[in-house]
Amino acid sequence: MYLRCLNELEDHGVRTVSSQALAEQFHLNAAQIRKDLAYFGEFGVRGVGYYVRDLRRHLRQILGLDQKLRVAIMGAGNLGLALADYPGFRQEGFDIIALFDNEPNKIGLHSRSGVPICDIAELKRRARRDGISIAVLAVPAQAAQRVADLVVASGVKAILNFSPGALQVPTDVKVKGVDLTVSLESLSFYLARGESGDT
Amino acid sequence: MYLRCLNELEDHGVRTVSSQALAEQFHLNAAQIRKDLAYFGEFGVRGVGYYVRDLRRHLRQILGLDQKLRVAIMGAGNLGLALADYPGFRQEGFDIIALFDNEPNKIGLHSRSGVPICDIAELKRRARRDGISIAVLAVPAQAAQRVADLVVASGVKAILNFSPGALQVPTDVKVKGVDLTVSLESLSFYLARGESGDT
DNA sequence: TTTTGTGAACTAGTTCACAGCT
DNA sequence: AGCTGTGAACTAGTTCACAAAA
Repeated sequence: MYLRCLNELEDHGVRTVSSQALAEQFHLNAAQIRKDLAYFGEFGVRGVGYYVRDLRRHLRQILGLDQKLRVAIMGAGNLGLALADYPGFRQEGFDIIALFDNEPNKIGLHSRSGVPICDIAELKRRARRDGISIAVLAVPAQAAQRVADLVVASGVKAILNFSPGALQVPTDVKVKGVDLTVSLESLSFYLARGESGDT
Repeated sequence: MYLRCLNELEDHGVRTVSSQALAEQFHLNAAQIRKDLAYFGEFGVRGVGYYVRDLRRHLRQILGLDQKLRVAIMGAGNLGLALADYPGFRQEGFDIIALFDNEPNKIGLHSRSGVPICDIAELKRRARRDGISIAVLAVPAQAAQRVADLVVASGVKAILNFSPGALQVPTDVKVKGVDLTVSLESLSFYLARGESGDT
């Protein structure tokens, strides 16, 4: 989140930013931000604040964004194709190398921006050859665990999962879930409360 | 999350579930789950656990899912169209009534599953007429704040925001952000640590 | 006997407040 | 003077452990 904010500040030509200013952006306490950043090193300058360019570089390195990560998207459906062309990923330095699907008449095609659709049977080979760091799961719910197993078997250690429900994976594989339904439901909850409450 | 799990249990014909069993599913402590559920009422039966069907009904009511909520998607790009046809939304009872865009040659078209693309100038009218509860923002980053302002002006009180960065909205409007880039970056962080660490 | 609901104990996270740099 | 970094104080969240219920 801080990185996102710093990107914007740098684009706007801002050279320096204080914890106070960041706190207002995020509706957080200034001490929180100083603790967060100080955890990784002393990036600030007393009396001045943080140099936007330097802090941005540090955060990118901490996040491992100093090297281009190769990403594969599983499932060339509506969502998979949309994610393959999502401009934000490339902008932040991620390299979407391929979509994988098992539907024969999709294989060989490309997304609008030119990401190739490959046979999921090719996954293991391509993972080894090209070095896939992250797999994005955009397949139907009922296929999710099966595809996750394939992804794990091909040696990928990080999964971004758009299917609902938890995946069963070994402990050395990290799964980050994005459950769109849960997101809408949390808004529904807010609205249901809101009729006669606060927060 | 619990609701998602209960849906699955009910589909599998499971009648009753204990906090212990749920805890294993979610890698949580059983007391945690009992506290969470007991906060809203005494749904469990001592010596038995929770009746899946009853608990599911209770949770749906707590989340406000006992009434169909109408959802509008702002931005008929790749992502917007994919979200409009996402099966999970309808499955949970959300009603995607329309996509809104400002590109003249898109207006009047429909998504694959038949959601109409309307002129964003129609938003206010349709919000009043049809009663839009939630707006999903799937527009380019630079347009996000502008579109959010339109959404707020049309009286919608809940926004699911797929653009990066924070939106400025009145305090009575709830924004839930889904930042795809941040999700990938958190996986990148895990991988960067993982080379020589744990967690 | 089994499993919930919950006060008490414990743990983690946040904010305060100020010494220490620039 | 201004702002960071951080121990101390405080607040929130989690887990334990057991009485009460089926």
